[in-house]
Amino acid sequence: MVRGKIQLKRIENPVHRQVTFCKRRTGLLKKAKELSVLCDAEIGVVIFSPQGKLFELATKGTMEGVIDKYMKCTGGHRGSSSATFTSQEQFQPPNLDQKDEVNALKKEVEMLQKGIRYMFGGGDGAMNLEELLLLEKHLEYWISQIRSAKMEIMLQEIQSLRNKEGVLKNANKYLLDKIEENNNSILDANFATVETNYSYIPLAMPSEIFQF
Amino acid sequence: MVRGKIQLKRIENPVHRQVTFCKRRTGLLKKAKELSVLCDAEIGVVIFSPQGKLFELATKGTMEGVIDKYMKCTGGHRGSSSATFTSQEQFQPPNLDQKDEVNALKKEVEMLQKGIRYMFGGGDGAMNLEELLLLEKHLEYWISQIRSAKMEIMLQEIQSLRNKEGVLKNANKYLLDKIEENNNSILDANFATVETNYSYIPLAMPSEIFQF
DNA sequence: ATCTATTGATAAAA
DNA sequence: TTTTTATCAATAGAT
Repeated sequence: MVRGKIQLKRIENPVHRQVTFCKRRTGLLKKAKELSVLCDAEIGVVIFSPQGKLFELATKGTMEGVIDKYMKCTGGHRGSSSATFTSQEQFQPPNLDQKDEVNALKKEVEMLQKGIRYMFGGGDGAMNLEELLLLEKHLEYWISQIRSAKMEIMLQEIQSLRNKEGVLKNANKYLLDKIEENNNSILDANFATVETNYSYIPLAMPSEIFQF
Repeated sequence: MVRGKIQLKRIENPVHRQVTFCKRRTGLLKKAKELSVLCDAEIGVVIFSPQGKLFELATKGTMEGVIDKYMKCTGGHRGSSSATFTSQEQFQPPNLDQKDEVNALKKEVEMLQKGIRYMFGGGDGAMNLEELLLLEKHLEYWISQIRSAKMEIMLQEIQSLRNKEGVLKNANKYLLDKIEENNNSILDANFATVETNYSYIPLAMPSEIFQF
């Protein structure tokens, strides 16, 4: 998208194609991650390079989970087994991304477990600075999630209360009209009675007014 | 990416979230398509909206094909849902264990996070306002504890560094004195030599100076 | 890998 | 939703 619009066709130069693949792959996975976080969506992305190397991303759980969910959504007509993948299934070199992922997840698990021990053990100072920083980051993320949920509930509550307010105002207006009406009747019937007496007001009010 | 940098967190306003979901979903699928065309890659994207609605894209064939290929690459174990894959498992990709490990760890992380929510909130994930407030309070307390620990560690670090600084300054002073002393000796022995020559300096220095 | 000039994507508003 | 607009983000080409 730079220095000359791109053409939406296969890049012929293999070097350019490889570089672009690398950059755009990163960008695509980033976008997927962002969409998932921003909009609370579960997303699975699978990318096969022309050489058959696999790149994947699964937000909110595993790719297996995404596939299962997908199957359920589409009616899960599997078992075709047709596939007939007799052709090239190149050798896949040790995937560094996966190694990194394993290590990152191991660290996260360890950190979480340590954090739990730390919290429930009253804090024995077993965590080092790096671990504490990481845990703090995670907790802040969790708190932000909780605040989002809280905020949404409160906004719904506010909306609900506003609706109720409107209904009550209408009911109120209705009652006032009735009182006015009744008073007038009383005045008509008895000029000497100026004082309002609410016990005389008929309370026939449409019940649906009180349905919230 | 507009009118104010976005924050990488769930969008609280449901209307904004829905609009953003729609736009970014379109954008993501477009990017995937572009990457596929430009770099000749096979890509599958599956998106579930928070309401569980499915959006998908498969370049170069069907999603079924992508899933089959994915299974082959990861040594997919059937069993999770349908599938009943019958074709020959001629070879196993070398990273089967790693894949399993990633999934196991991901699940463990999820479990731990759920556990923490459960422990603090006493809820089941679908938490009400009171539970969320309580959880928020707990997490804030936890964070404050962590920050205290972090601060203490940092203060200790600072103190340690100050001590080291003092020791180094002393060592420095000692060395300077030695140089001075040595130069004087040299000058005494040979008035013609004015130039300093550090190789002449005897480095007999109390070793405890370097004990931090 | 890193650096920029440009194009592309998109948040907010309508 | 879709369009418009004002900005921010992604990235092609060069280094």
